[in-house]
Amino acid sequence: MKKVTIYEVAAEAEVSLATVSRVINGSDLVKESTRKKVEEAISKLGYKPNAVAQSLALKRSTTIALVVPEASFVFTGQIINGLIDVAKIYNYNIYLHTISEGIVDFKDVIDSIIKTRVDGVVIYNDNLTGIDIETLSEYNIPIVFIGNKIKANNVSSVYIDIKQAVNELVDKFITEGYKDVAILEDRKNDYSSKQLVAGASKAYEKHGMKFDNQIKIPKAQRSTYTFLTEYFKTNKPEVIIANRDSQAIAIMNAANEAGYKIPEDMQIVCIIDTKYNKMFRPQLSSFVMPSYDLGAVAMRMMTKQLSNKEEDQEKDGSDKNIELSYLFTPRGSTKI
Amino acid sequence: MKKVTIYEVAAEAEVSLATVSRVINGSDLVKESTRKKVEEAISKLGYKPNAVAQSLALKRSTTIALVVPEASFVFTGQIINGLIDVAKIYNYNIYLHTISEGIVDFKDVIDSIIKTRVDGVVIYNDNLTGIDIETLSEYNIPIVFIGNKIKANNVSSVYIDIKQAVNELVDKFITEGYKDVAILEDRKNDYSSKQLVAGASKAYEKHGMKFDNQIKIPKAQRSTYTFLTEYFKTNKPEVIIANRDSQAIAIMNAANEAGYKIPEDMQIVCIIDTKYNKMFRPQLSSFVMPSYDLGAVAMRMMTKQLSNKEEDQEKDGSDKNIELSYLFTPRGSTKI
DNA sequence: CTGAAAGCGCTAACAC
DNA sequence: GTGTTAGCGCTTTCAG
Repeated sequence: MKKVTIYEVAAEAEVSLATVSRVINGSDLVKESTRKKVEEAISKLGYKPNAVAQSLALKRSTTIALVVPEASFVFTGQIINGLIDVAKIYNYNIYLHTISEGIVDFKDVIDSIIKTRVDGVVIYNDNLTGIDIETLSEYNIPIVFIGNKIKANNVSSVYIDIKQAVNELVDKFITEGYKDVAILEDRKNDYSSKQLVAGASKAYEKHGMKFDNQIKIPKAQRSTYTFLTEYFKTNKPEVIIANRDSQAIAIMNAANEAGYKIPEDMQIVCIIDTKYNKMFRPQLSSFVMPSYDLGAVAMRMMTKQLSNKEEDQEKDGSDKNIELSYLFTPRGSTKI
Repeated sequence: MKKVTIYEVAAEAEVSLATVSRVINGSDLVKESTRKKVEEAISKLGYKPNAVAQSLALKRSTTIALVVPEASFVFTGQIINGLIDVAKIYNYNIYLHTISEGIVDFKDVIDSIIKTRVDGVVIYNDNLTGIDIETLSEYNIPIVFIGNKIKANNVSSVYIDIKQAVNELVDKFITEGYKDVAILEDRKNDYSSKQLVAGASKAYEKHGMKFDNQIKIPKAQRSTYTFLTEYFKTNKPEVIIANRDSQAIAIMNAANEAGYKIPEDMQIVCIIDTKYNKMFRPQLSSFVMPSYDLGAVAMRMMTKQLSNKEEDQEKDGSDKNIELSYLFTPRGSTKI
């Protein structure tokens, strides 16, 4: 099937290309009869407007860039699903970029983003520093950041207040008498890790204590499980909080092997779980995190920002940062 | 930062835009001194070529569409990673499309693909019928299909011979005396499911028997686990093969509750596993599937097809279908 | 080696 | 209502 242009359609329908353009774009100042003619020509020729030419003429691409970390966590997949679902509604196309690590890499991504002239960019990344965002932000392109509250020009964000979540959780543990809470570091999710510690600290402070029990995994250590096996020989916190379920499960396995019973001897909680959690015994107490919504809301904010831009420049400032709520779900791995 | 065009660079460097274009594209017929001038102007102005305009002028977008199923399996994430990694090398950008189910949806995706004038499309989907591919194929755009051997014009494929894998496996089980092998249906991966059964059938035939033991999960049943709990009350196959590890784990849990010991009373194998498999006891015997490579090789084939197209049209036919190899890895859930 | 100019496919005033 | 025409930003002959 040869690529057919607007000219050929115009010829076939015996009208000018302007009229064809009007029909494509649903302009209402076209006589019904000619509209019909054009539509017939379009379907006869199997014409599909060239989005590239449209973008160039309109200086608008109906395209956004989505930047996610390379690691294929289920959580990320969920975000992508949510984002794409609403992107479809608004007929936006998605350029997918992944960023592994190191500033050099992100520089390249920015390069591609700018060159492709996307209308906006949505970023989900736990390890990006503020400086990187600024580099992108200089190009004056709408940005929606997922997972982290950001205050910067033309940057909005959708996030979950993990710090608050952990704060409430730890508060509850302390109140119930479990004062020896530890937090397992998540080396792949730096920002989250820090939030967990911050939340715990706040809860400890409230009770007049100081939190100082983050379990750090040495850089050289490849396996969390191996490390914990050693760790448990000399340590036995009452409660351990992990970021992802895979880590929590590593804790559970290592604890089992150390002869600790869950939740009798040791309680475990994770922040983000996956379907695999359902398969473990005991099932992990965890938070229900709206990962899909994170993506969906981000895209909604993006389209809103994009349409605002056209209409008027009123920086209303409202809805710049949306917080999504979580829900603690107690299961078999805790006593609370 | 305002968007700067090639004209401004030309003005700044006091040359014509043609020369700037030559510099950008690394043409060698530019005097060294003027090249320097232009490059300085480019970096001074922070100029980044507009890929949209380039695409239009070149009738080539250096962009491919990647179509994957909506379900966020880790396996899919891995494929995406592999594909993007090699896409980066060749400076290709990726449009990501997901397809949930139903022909209507895929029609929309095709629409977007054609409109965006991508250079090629890579598809990974287990439920797509041959007819759908043909619809796309009519547009005469290079296609690489992942996960399934395809014979069609300008369609290449990368795949793993799952049928053969299961065939060998079942053959081995039968040879070792385990003749009661069952296969759990994977409702979300239709094609794979069929391959498993085909492979098993072949092995049974070889031993002069007929395979007739696919465990079908009723449509109404939401949870495989629940179904199996019931199933095990009246059934006890010696071996069960599942497609994904999550299913195999469901089997394991249901079997445990039915009082069956793994692998003593019942052996379990899965085809595709994830990192979660490492966390279960016993660990599942499984195949090592090169998911990352599936994506990487697909993209390599794509770039090759794309460059061939330019140079010469010799349909060499070689490498149209690449088979990747697997490796059976026995672990705690089997006796072989 | 470099510049002028046509053209990629489409949109959007501006005429008629 | 519909056609004409000037771009959108870049590549690429074709001259010089």
